[in-house]
Amino acid sequence: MPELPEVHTIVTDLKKFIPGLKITDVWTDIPKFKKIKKDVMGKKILGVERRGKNILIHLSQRSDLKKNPKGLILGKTIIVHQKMTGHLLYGKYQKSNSKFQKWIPVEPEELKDPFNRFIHLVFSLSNPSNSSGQAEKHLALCDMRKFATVAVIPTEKVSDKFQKMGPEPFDKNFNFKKFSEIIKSKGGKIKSVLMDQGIIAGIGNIYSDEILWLSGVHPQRKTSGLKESELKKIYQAIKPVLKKAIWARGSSYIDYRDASGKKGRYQEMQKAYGLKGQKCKKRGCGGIIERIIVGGRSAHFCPKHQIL
DNA sequence: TGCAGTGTTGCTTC
DNA sequence: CGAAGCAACACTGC
Repeated sequence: MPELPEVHTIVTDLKKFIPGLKITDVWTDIPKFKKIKKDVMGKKILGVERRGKNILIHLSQRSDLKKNPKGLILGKTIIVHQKMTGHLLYGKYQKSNSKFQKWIPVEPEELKDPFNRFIHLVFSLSNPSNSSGQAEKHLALCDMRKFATVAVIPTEKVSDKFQKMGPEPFDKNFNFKKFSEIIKSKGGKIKSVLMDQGIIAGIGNIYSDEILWLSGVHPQRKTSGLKESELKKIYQAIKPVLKKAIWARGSSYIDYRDASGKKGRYQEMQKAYGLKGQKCKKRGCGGIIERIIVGGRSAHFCPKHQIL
């Protein structure tokens, strides 16, 4: 579900909503999330960031600082990876009256979308300046397949955690020289290499297909055999494809939803992914999009203008 | 009905 | 070393 454009959209939305709010409760029905509560209770949200496909939520220092006068006590960071079907949703929820105490969305209306049910983790957030404790909001992780991961680590360890992750496509230092250097450092098929988070951060199955369609490079081409001109075309396709997808607020080809539960629109603009059997959208091309398996993932390409 | 397929990643196996 | 297979899980579509 979430690749760089989708995660970017969620993070920019959350940046508007949650900094300054305090975590007043944590609920979950999945054992692997049970330990989160004690690390985050009472902490204030300082900011939200994206690294690759990860959402980083930075928290204040311990609220019981006075009880721990010794040593340096630093803040924590919640790291959310949505994997395939995770949604991170911000809104107002309430517990149902049923004995299962299911969480149900109150607002906004989009949270009632069927793809937004499967709620497995809920952070209760309240505004510290509002002493009534009312108008409480929630940050909910909804995930049909339960693949999503949530880790809480000391903020100072965040850079270690992403030590082995490749550069961000929009980083100033990500230029053609750097790109060709890291691509050539890894053997194998270009599609798999583009999707390797240790090479470049944030590109997944949809956008690797879209980038290669635009560059006119076959997904199974070996990186070692790519000409300089082809590498350049791939490099020059990455930012425009991701930028357009960010502009469209991500692809809801399947079930992606933004932080308010709304769909993106990039699926309407896709050129390759999911378009098997359809006429290639490249002007005057006339190819028919094929679907093959590359590195165990489905790859979509035009056999006429992406030649092996 | 049943099984292949789904945007991710990491671990195991060969 | 790399490549391939598979597991985590639940649902959709052919």
